Amino acid sequence: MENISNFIHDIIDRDLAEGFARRIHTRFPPEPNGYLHIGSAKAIWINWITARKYGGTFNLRYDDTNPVKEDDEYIRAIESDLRWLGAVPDGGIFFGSDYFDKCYEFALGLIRDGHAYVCDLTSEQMREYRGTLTQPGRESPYRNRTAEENLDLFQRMKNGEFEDGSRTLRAKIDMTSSNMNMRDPAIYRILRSTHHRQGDKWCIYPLYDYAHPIQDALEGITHSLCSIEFENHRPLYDWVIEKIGFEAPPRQYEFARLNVSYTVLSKRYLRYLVESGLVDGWDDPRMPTLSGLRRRGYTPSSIFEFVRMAGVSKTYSLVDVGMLEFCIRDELNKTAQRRIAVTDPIKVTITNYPEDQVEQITIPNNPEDENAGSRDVPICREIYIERSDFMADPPAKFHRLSVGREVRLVGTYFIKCNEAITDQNGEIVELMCTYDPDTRSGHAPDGRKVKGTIHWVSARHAIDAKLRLYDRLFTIDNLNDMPEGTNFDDFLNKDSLTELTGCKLEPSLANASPDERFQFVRTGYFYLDSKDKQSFNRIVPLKDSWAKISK
RNA sequence: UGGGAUGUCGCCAAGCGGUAAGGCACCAGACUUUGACUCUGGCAUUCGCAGGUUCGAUUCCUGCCAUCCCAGCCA
Repeated sequence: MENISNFIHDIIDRDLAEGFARRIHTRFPPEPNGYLHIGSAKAIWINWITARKYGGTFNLRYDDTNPVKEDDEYIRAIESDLRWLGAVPDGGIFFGSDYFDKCYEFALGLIRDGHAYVCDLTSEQMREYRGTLTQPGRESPYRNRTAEENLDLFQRMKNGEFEDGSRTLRAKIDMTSSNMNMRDPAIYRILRSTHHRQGDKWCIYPLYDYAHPIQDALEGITHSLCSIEFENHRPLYDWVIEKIGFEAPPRQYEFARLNVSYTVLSKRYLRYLVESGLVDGWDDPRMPTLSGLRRRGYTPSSIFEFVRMAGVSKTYSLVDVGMLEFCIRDELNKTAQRRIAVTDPIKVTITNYPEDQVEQITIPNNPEDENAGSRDVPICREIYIERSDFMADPPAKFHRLSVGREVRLVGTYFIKCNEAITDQNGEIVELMCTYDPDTRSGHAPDGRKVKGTIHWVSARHAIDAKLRLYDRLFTIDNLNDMPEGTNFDDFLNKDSLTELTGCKLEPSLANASPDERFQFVRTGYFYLDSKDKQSFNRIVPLKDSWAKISK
């Protein structure tokens, strides 16, 4: 976790050496217009770990300068997700909108200094005047108003004397710049919309390019680490900082955003999934949101580990979901207690096992960790095993149960199958087996070996439960590859959720508390859903090398 | 088409003039009371392409090519 990327080290070490910064102060500035997702986790991690690693400070700041998109629901969700991740904003929690007064004052200063002017062009006209990628823009006819006139007009904008969209305050930079962002960008607009925090106090709102550097500077941010699409905005960021004249200017650095295969991370699509009812909500376990991953059973540490492992660079990248899955398996293998669950039960009668006998088998909770202790699991004459652990016509490398074959029940006895009972359709309904009473320890005194070990649960003691299996929601590797004219829905996997009912679980699971994670032996890692206490969500399956062999 | 950025193994990613780290995935084998885990071995004579400089270039230069970002009064 502490081993952060060279990309970050290079930047910070150089800035420290140069004397640009003596302390490190970073921030995570989400716009409260949606829930945080695994891509956000990268931005959080980078800013948080940088501050932490260098003994600096980390802020959370809601970038709430656009009242029409933002909502308090998202603020609460973001805060709870951040708390869950454990990225503590030790520098404080701020709102960009709390700086509106300052932004306004600074704008007045910019106008006085001749760096900004009120423009009466409509948005369509402004677009025409802006030029194109290859052609320079033309100067607005309002560009050379006097400071006095601009001051008067801007104050009247603020006072609500003009219609929405009728005027803007623009930075006076260079209409011929090859960087479109520098062609006199609008920095204030007129917009009558109730702000979630400021109410109706304002009818003019600062735009991102103007507000963000001010927010950073005011908070004493030294390193404004953001994603790469803002690279083109850096000259403007620096322009604002310079023209306002902050003493300790922050520096912006960009890194590539995180993309994960088979995963949609665009808020637009995520919102669509929620609003169309295709998923249960932002925290549906199929969602790549932090709350979805949390409900699925992912741990904060596995998410941060994934982000760290994926690395930080400026290269466009599409990280394989397999890496995320590796991270959670790797962690849970060490920490999750083992339990037995039979997902597709078939009954086995152990014909030589005394009818009224019940034994308690002591099974370690985690063979990887002896401190995890053990538990007693009952066994009796009738048990359930996994239907797929028996084959009437076993192929060459299959070494589980079949008529005439012997296997071990995990934790205890060897059993041998003598007969498979079928119904009139030829379906196998029950297996008749015998056990070897001398193999209770899991080993045979005569030294004979079995090739397979299968999981089981006592039929008289088992509890019923529902298992939810999640598959990838999207069938397309990369949404960016969605062919022109095709529909997002076409790539939606309608069968991404499978609910298995009638699963038989070992009795100790009756006492499982919500939020506990288990490894169901030979099956996968599961998480007891706190929203539906009868269901276990499968976080991720165990690796299945048999699948490879048999195919 | 102007500007900016990026191109190293199937996927991430180190390297920054001295002869290609690591992880995921994959393959082979060992081990195994989870066909999991663990362990061992394998996996880029080559760094987008083409030239050039140099004793020597993934690293420097030149020219191409590809991909991404920018023409919101969104962030």
